Amino acid sequence: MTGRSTGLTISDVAKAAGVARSSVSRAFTRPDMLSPETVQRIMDAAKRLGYVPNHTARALSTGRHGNVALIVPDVANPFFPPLIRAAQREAERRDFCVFLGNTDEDPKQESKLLGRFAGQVEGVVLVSSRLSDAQIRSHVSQRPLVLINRDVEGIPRVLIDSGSGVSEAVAHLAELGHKKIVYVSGPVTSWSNKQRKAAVQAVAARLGLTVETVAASVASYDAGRNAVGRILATRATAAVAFDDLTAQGVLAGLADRGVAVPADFSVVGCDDVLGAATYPPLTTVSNRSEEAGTVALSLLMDMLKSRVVQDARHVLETHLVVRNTTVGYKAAHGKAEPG
Amino acid sequence: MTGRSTGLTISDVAKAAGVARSSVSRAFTRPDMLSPETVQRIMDAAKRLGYVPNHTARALSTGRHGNVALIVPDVANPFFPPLIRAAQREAERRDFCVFLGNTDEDPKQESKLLGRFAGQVEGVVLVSSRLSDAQIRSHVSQRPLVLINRDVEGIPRVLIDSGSGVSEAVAHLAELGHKKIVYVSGPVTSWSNKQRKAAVQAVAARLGLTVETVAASVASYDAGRNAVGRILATRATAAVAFDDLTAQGVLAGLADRGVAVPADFSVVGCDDVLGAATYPPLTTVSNRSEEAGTVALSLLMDMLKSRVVQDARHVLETHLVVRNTTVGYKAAHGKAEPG
DNA sequence: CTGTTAGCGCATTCAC
DNA sequence: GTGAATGCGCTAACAG
Repeated sequence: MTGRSTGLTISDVAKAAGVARSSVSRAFTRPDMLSPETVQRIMDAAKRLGYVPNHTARALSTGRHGNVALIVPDVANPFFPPLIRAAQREAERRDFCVFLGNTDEDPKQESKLLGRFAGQVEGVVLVSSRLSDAQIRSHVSQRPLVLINRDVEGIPRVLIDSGSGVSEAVAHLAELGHKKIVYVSGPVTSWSNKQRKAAVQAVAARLGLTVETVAASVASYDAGRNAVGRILATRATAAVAFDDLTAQGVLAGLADRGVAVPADFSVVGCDDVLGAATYPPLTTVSNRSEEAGTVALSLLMDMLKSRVVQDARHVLETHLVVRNTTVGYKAAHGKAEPG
Repeated sequence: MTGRSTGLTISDVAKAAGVARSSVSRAFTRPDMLSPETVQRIMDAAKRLGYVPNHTARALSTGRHGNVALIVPDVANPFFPPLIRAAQREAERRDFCVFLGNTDEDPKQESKLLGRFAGQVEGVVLVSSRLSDAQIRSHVSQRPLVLINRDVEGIPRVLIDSGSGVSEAVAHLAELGHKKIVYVSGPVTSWSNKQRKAAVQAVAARLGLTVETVAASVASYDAGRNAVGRILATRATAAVAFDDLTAQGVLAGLADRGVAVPADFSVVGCDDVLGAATYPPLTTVSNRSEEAGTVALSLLMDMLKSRVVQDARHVLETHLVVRNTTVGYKAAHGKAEPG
């Protein structure tokens, strides 16, 4: 015995429209198999009664539920909402629903969600996964999976190459006369963090800059603010932060200590989620999160349709967005500031 | 014909364990109805075969799928993510999954989503719904529903009373010597907007302030920025904005025109989503969005459990958070600034 | 084109 | 305690 409340079913519509139940079903799934008038009559009746197909029943019968899961580390991190919305839209466009999962940056929670969603979704998009490669691989064997900002061979992935933008940032800093900079790192399990750190170090080495790393561990305003003491202790004159939130915290910490930005110290963020809203407006690296969401979802949809896993690796380049936390830097030594 | 892949069913287990299908079902749902040995034998067989209950089938049969829907106007609006996360956590805690819907502030989209979720969720939480009371009521007849920031009699709702905080804001402005202020309004279909506007007008009237309304129509940085021309045209000396985003835009527009804040003009936002990150740090009204999310979800869960719709009306008070966009105002006329 | 008939996998009455 | 039968709402052959 079931517990449905209003349960308006296909039968109600069939009766109201004076047709067989199967015709109602067809009207909703394969209208082309019916005469236009019949479809019309059925749809009218359906609308009049307020009938709407039951997805669960349909799923049981077809094995396809039209749901996908989108799992992110932290909904409240401004980097993700645009991505989520874009993914949502793309899903919507193809008439899919999305389950949203929030892992709070916790791998255990991520696994738990993956399990919890199993059997209810046809595929999943994992954003900035904190799982190990092996764990991710084991899930792939279960159902179609697309990764965002995680580079695992053989698994379709879309990568926002913040490395390109970060490289530009370091070059920009060198240009301004900085000799020693610090990279304020984010979550250690984050692929993006590894990528950014590597880019900073590579370019710094090439340009003859010294770089030290200061850990903020989590990506947040507070973490950035708390890192300022350690940043200043390095005697560096500029910081590239893991992301804008962290950079904003750094800005605040610097202000607390009376360090002028950009006159005495330069700061660059990453992801451009704050727009020009910080003070001073933050020099940062552009993000492509919306596109990442859209692309990841289409990739997933294509997989669901074609039933074939291709080793797609979609890379989205980023660039430096120069605002006001870098350009006014007055180099104490070395070449004069340009401009 | 179905399309299940691994499709191990209850029958397979039954055969392997030498029992009836119903016993297998019971072993998983009501073990107490079976003898311990039988349960053991069934569980062993199940594990050996790798059987795992089919969520969809179970849902169809019981009408309970352990899913709820959370529908918001705009995931990317910083007001919502904390609420979403809180709701998510509360759901998780009770072993429920959440479908996230984004309406883009569009009532039609909202209706569509509501339909799209039909049969997949046991209940829904509608945040800042843009639907008419009648439409909302019609959905209530379908399935358990809880409203956030929407006051419809008879429907369980949790209301963030920004009115209380906004009232404090206006009083604060009066105290500073302002004589004429403007309310920069948000979406007309927004309950919160109506509430805030009413609060501004009521308190202003009581305190003898003149208030004009300038429409920003959508809640965004750009809308706020674009409204500045009209705001200044009113000759008012302070603005209370629908929300922080709008206020931030106003701040930017003011800066563009060289109007000093708070010296020449005071600004107060609403919802406190930007923290102290604006420049100057924004005076605003606190939000209780996380609690709203948590409370709404527990309310919904309780309804699902008890099967009874109570006319709950949970109100969360807010307060003024004074930062730096108001206090330095130098009243040209009237009493001197306090402090 | 449309109606009839079976299931999809499981929970749940009823008998035993 | 356990098995046999029925149905959740819908889709998909199979006829006509």
